[in-house]
Amino acid sequence: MKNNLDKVDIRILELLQENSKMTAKELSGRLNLSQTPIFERIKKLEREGYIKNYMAELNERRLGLKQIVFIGVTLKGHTRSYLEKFVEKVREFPEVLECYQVAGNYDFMLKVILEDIEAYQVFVETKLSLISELGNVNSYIAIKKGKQTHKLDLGFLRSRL
Amino acid sequence: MKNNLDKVDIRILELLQENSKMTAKELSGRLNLSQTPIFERIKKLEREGYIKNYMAELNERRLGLKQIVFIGVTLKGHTRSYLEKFVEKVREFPEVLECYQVAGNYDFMLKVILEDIEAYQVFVETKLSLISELGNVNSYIAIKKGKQTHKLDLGFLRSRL
DNA sequence: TTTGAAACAAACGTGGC
DNA sequence: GCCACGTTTGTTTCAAA
Repeated sequence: MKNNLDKVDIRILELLQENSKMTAKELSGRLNLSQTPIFERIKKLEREGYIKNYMAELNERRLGLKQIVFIGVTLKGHTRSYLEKFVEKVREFPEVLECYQVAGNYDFMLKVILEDIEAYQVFVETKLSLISELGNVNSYIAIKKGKQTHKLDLGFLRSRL
Repeated sequence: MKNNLDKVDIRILELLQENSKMTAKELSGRLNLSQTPIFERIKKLEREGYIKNYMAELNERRLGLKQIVFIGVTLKGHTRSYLEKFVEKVREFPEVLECYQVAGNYDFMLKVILEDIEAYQVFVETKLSLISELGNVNSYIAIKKGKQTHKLDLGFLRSRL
């Protein structure tokens, strides 16, 4: 599926990504168009799948989720069914925000979020280590956040117009 | 700062996290309250910092950002200024979505998103490897997504009410 | 803290350029 | 494609309980 976004579409995506409460009216002011085309472009962007969803971004720390851990996992075997079963089980853990099969010296890289180190210890002991396919586990405990964003940089799209 | 959220607040956060376009009216129907209390609870949740922002979640693949890479980085030295300078520089790269200082056998763990492997190669060559504090780099190239979500599981809050 | 109603603003649809 | 207006729907405030 090709992407034929123009300058205005890209700008709309950037602005809504920063603040989805921005109204069509505000957008129309900033982009020198009236509300109707803005409104229709947004609907198009939703319809064509550029916008997946609108969500409230919560403050993890404020809610008590203070510990992020990256986990490099190696499995015992590498047959298709081993890989699939591992993913299936890991998916069910709400602590796991991300799980990717990777190329490199692990089979999977996970990102989990928990209340604290103790909760991580409990998670490994009572959930992760019970997965029968599991081989080795390497933990990277976040001790300081340098950068964290969900915002995708769309600058690269502009250079292709 | 303590967190004194009740059952209704937790439910509101969960629902808005899934879909921030849900109206106060819809919420009031689901939670058996009228619009005003819902409205005021949302404002309180925003004011007290539980809700950081409202954002449009974009579809990375649809936009052409198909490659995720985790990078384990070791620096040449570990003085405070080394660590800080590295973070400062990495922050400026729009490809880098996350950067944490970690405990484990790396100093930092990064998550970057790019168009493809070639773009990753260019990123390393023209940006990452030019950071003078950089020691070793280990890449974990995502080859299959098992799970990816931004949604925090708030179930743990309920068990503490 | 809630309800219900009323004022206001935004979202959405239609017709004309 | 866009603009301008009109209707519907949601947001926000306020009196009253």
